[in-house]
Amino acid sequence: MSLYTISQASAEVDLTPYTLRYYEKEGLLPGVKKDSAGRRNYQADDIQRIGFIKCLKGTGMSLKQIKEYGSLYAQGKKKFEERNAMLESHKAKILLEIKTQKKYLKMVEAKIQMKI
Amino acid sequence: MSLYTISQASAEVDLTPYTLRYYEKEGLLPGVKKDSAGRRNYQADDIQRIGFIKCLKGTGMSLKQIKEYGSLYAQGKKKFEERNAMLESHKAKILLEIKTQKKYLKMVEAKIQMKI
DNA sequence: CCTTGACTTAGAGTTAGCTATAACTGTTAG
DNA sequence: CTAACAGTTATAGCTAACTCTAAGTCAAGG
Repeated sequence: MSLYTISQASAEVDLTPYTLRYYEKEGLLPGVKKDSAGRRNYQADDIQRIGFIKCLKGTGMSLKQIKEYGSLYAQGKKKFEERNAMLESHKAKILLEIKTQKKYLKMVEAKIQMKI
Repeated sequence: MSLYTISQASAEVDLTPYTLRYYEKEGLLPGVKKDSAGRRNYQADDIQRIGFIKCLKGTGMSLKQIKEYGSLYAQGKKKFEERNAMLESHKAKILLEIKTQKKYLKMVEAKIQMKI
């Protein structure tokens, strides 16, 4: 039942234990279980959640917004619309970002090509 | 000859005057001309340089590294190899980043598709 | 001449996101 | 039994990249 200690979770998701505790303190990981000695026990769905947090963060969403998304998620079906709108607008942002990165890639390639 | 005041340059490159002065102070913009009253006059090539700085920064290069690149650039042909290596490795980084963004995009799309 | 406004400088303050420290506690190997 | 170890909390410190403030300068319009 107790799947991961903090150091195992840390290794699994490639974030330091500091960061995991920090995320929890910031409200991004509500409901992480603790054992009788007060030590964190990460479950499979915590790991999954962290994976999605990394996805959102890696695409430029702030921790504050991720927390907001999480709280909408916690409120279930009644907040589905709002939550989905958030994801849709984030998706648009990612698409734009990819486009920008491609433009910048071309600029760097051009600079390399110059050979000066 | 005096092409842009700081506020005109600011509008042109979409960075605040604060940021332009900060970049200069940090050594990213050496040789910006000043008029008799000590006010900055940005030339066309300063604007171009800022454009490339934005490109490097927008693809995740730190100001410190950008400054380093700039100083290699200033040393001309003898540092060409080093400078180009920097750009090549940065290019690889951008390619990887685009790949990651695409992966994350898929994750977000999948989450949207779930409709839960 | 006087005010206005855009500029100057040095340096302080802010924000995000960690990262580390100190002091402590419970588990385990010898 | 005890020493080492892996965890805990609260809180302080750090870095990057701005962002702003204060006090002052200068050129131009009325």
